[in-house]
Amino acid sequence: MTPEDESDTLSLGRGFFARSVHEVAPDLIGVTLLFDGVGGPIVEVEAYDHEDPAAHGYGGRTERNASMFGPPAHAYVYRSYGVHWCLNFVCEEAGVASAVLVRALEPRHGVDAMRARRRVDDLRLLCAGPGRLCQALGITRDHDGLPLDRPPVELLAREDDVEVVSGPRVGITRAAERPWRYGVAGSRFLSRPFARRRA
DNA sequence: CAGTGGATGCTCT
DNA sequence: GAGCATCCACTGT
Repeated sequence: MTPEDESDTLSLGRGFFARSVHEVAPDLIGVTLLFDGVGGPIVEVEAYDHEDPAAHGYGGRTERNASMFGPPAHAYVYRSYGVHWCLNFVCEEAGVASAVLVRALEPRHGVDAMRARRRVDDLRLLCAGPGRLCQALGITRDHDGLPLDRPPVELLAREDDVEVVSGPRVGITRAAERPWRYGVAGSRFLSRPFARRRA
């Protein structure tokens, strides 16, 4: 209903990430992530701040987590359980190790490429989980430290309002009670559902 | 469905 | 050597 006085696909600037992870994480829900044109709207993320015992940067800078200590608006990619890659967006400022883990998105662009990489047909399982998402988008260690405001990465501001819910993070043992997992309520493309409120 | 356990590579209380 | 910000296959109801 609005005139076309603004771009439909405003790209997020670096300033978007120069904020607290606790602001950035919910704001990322509904943002379209494309890697070489392949991706879709983000439906699930988790926040890890610099004082968080569950965060990789908590114990100080190491070779693996160096990107987390770098400037914001860059990728931090690490290997999980020796098998999978996981993608984070670095936030705040250089020297402060905080990041948002991208856990799931709705496959919408380049679905054929995703299916070929994953060797899975079910749309729901293509990007439902951090390891699956990276496999579908072709993200590996090679992309650790990559800037997020330039190709091959595209981040497009969300066009529609979404209902963002939060809950405990997945797969961690330390500080597991902190409700820093955010997602689209009721999305079919989550790695796992959010606990429903009591009826 | 739920629960369990293996694969696999890297980091470091 | 332990411990992972995971995924999948397999078991048993």
